Amino acid sequence: MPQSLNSTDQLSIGQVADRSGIAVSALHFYEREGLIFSSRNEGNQRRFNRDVLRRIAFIRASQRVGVPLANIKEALDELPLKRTPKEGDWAKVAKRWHEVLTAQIDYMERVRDDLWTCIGCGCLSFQRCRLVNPDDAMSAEGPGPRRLLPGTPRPEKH
Amino acid sequence: MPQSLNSTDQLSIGQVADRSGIAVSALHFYEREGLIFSSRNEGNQRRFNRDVLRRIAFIRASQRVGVPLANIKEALDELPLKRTPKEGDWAKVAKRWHEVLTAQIDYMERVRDDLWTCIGCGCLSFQRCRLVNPDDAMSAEGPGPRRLLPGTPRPEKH
DNA sequence: GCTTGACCTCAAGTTCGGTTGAGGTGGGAT
DNA sequence: ATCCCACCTCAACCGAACTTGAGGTCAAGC
Repeated sequence: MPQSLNSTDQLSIGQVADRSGIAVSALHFYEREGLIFSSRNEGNQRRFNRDVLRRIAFIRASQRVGVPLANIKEALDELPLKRTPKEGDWAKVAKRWHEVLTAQIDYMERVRDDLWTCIGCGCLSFQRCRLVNPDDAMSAEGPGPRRLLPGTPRPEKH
Repeated sequence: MPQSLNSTDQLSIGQVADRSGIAVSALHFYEREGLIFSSRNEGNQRRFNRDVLRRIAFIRASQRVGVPLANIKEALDELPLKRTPKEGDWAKVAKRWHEVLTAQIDYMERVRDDLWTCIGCGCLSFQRCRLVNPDDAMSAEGPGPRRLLPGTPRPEKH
């Protein structure tokens, strides 16, 4: 399969993998999870629209700052399905992310500074210090790894 | 077992769980992983030194900002084993964390702002944008969830 | 004397974010 | 004709960070 001469403007999965640096297996996974989409050619091979690269860039950037895939999917679900997203569509998504990240950054700064001063003052305890306290959104989260920006809580156990 | 009248200054696992908000099962797990320690009483029950609460506070605060347990353990391993850690011991640990968190905060700010401006300018692509590029430390990390502050890289596959 | 509650151990299950591998298709180059 | 390569599917596995459950001990309280 010659890599350059596919008549349409679509990309094979290998090309997407090369250009994005994401493993083919991960692209399969993202598609299964509904984060990216593709059509198929005559031979049942995936063909990706070029804008998938933007999606992937967004996915990876979001992961790097601790956002779980489920939340990334929610954000991407805001993009139009029928047509290729335009600047304005992305801008809305980006605006939301900007707020979320700012909140998390503020939180991290608080932890960083509290850790510093609380250890200095010797109050690193549960009674007095706001560092780790009942507003801890991560307590009571069930199994699985703890992560930042947990987004929507897990369904209550019945 | 009366909760208040244990003659020594040690805490049962239930008391630690109550005071810290961490499940007993998680405390077992942390002990297995070497993040906390205990001695045993005559009846083989765990007895925790009071400073375990500080350790746990540190663990949870670190987790909330995305540090994996393995790295937290490394940090805690700097504390003296033989005696109860003092201010100065904790201060060293806190100083290191301060640097690490500051770096991560800077990184998050960059991502936040790049996401904002790159989406504005339409360059959210792999070719031109520093948002997601080969210096991406998380590419080629193998299975398991992606996390912040990955610390020491995984051993190379043979 | 029996139940209740807190504790113990050890094995197995769970979620997330993928990877690995087995087995199969289809096309281009030698 | 045969080889290789890129692609396909589906099932199983991995690591992190726990939880859940089965089965057992021990002391206190009714």
